[in-house]
Amino acid sequence: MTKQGKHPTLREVAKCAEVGTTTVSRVINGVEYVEPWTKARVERAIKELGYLPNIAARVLKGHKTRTIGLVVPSIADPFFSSCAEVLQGIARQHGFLLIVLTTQNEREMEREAINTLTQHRVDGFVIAPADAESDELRSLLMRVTVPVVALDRPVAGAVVPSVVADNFVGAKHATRHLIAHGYKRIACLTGEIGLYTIRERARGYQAAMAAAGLKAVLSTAICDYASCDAAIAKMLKGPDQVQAIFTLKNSVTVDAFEALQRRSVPIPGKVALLGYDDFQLAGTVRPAITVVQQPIEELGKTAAELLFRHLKGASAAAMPAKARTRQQVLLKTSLIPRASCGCRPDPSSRGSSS
Amino acid sequence: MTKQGKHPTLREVAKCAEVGTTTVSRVINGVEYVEPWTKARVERAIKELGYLPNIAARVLKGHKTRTIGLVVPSIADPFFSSCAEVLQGIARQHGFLLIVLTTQNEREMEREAINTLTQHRVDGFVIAPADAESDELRSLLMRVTVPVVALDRPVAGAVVPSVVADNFVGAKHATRHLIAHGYKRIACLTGEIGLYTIRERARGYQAAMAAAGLKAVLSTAICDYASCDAAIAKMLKGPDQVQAIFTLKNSVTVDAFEALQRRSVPIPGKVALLGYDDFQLAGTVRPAITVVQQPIEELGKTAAELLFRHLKGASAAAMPAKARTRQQVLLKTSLIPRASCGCRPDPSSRGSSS
DNA sequence: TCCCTGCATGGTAACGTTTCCGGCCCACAA
DNA sequence: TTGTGGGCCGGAAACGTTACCATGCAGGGA
Repeated sequence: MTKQGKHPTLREVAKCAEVGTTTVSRVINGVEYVEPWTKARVERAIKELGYLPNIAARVLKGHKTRTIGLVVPSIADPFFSSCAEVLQGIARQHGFLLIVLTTQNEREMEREAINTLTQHRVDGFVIAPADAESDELRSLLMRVTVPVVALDRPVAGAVVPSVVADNFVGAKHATRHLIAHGYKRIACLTGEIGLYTIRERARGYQAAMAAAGLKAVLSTAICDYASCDAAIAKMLKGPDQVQAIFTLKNSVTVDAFEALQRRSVPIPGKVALLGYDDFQLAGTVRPAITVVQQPIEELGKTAAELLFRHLKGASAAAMPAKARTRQQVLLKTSLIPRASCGCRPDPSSRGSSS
Repeated sequence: MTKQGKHPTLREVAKCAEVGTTTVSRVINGVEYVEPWTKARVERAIKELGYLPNIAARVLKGHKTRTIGLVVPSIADPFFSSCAEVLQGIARQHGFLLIVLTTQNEREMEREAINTLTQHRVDGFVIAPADAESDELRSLLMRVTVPVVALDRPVAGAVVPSVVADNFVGAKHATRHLIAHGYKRIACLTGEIGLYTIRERARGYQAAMAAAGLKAVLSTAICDYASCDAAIAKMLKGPDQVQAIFTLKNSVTVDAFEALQRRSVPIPGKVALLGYDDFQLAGTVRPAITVVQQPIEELGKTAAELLFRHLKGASAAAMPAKARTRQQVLLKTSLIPRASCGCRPDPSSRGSSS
């Protein structure tokens, strides 16, 4: 119960147990060749002084931090916070610490995050790039000497392995689903079109429409409820009144749903709705909203496993950018048919992703 | 563009710039007394070698990590991930790194998390304790030598300052609101009754009921949809059929809403519903759900500010547990009246908390 | 002329750990 | 008796940075 402001050091433990520092180190790290009674003495001293090793010193000496990083746009976003939770768990069971950094999808913050991780000498990290096409990011990543895995969005040029959901196919299938319901005039409300995921989904939508010989109607200027409502208002009037709406992002789906409800537009009677990405109440709301579900857990898990595989593989030799396997993992999405697209409500699928 | 597996060191920069290590250090840390041209040479060398300081060495030398910790039950929980985002932002603008650790509300993981933070010698941390009453936690916290702030849940004995929402009053007001609507038989569905926040809310409910001379009906065995549905089924039959339901937790609110809808019970016609904690679609769903809203942003912000104030105050002298101010910040919650409690739907309040 | 002050710079000792290396002791074989 | 080898242990040199001190130099006042 000795107490002061400073932390006891290994040397103090050694003195207290009347052994050398080497022996204490051996006990801490569970190395062989130390007598049971010596070990007991050391352990008693450790307990007595409340000793906890100083990670900084260990890192400085050993060049291994047992720490990985995660760089995401936002930690408040349920998608990324779920990924973070998964990563955290896997890191923990490998005895690793996870450092999460956010970028708000800004280049500068992303650069800063990578620098921070490098300064902390993390053993590797997972990143959801703000912009897949950024040359700066690519060159930044090229000069990183630890394993990196891209999550949710690949890096152009594939300088790093990536684990992403198949946004293109997911959106294509979803659009086809609407087409199969007999809708002809299907509009698509996007989110930030600058984002890789949104662009891919838009491409999938366009591909499906083109394949069916239908005209694609893309509305890209949706940023909040007002703009979403305005876009929908426009789509509702005139002879080419829209029959179905495909939203590419959670918040847009919610806004569209709200707007349609407020305008008392029957869903799916008058206009059908299908959203990309499942969310908490999508199945509870009336009508329940049909969505494309992303394999969030699997994304996180796969990214983590990939990273740790590289971490183990590269344990001896430092890993030059060239040698990194250019692996691209593409994960399947699934369509959860509920009521809003015109399918009969299926009472068994009240599922939210949680 | 020189490239190899290892990181360049400050000494190598010094050699490259043909100056002493001290000078390089001074340039990096922006200290006075260095000629502009010398500084330029050093900066060129830094850029050329791609030098980034080794944090571990800096920490080892200086005893300051510029790192704070956050210990929460789960990072996937929107409440805590929002807190984390706020903390992250404030830490960043102080030039601090944030390390987030999760406990799943388990004692053992909590202990481990605190140890991890201590080993990393964080300058302070914020914690949402798994169990407010735990003696072990209290003693663990007593021997921590850095500032600590409790978030969302206080620590019994007030060994650390805490920032919590007023769960008791929030629940009391909510219950009164239901009473004011004329409901007599008001049931309360709790979540994990072991949690401080839930207990406080339950107390608030009971207090309001008692004050109105009404009988409190507490159902504490709700853990999933099935149990929630069963509880509601029971409340719906018999002569003492319940008139209003007060749910103390997000997931329970959603389950209750779902159950009532499935059973085609008119809300609020037959049974009114009021939930604790706002959530994304609470205002969009029909009927829109009346909820008690917690000041999430403010909780995080206040905790962060408190922590940094103590961090600055304790910069010189290490802070013994005794000297920590026993500050208790209690933040007000607010009731968002929507349709499910019997209030007329207010079209202006479609608000979700985001 | 000499000393003192103030700026600019460099050498070097820590910080707390791990790890290489070498030493001790004892049993056993020659 | 002496060599030998293996189990146990400790001294001390790193790891990369900061900060204390020393040094050198220029200019100004006595």
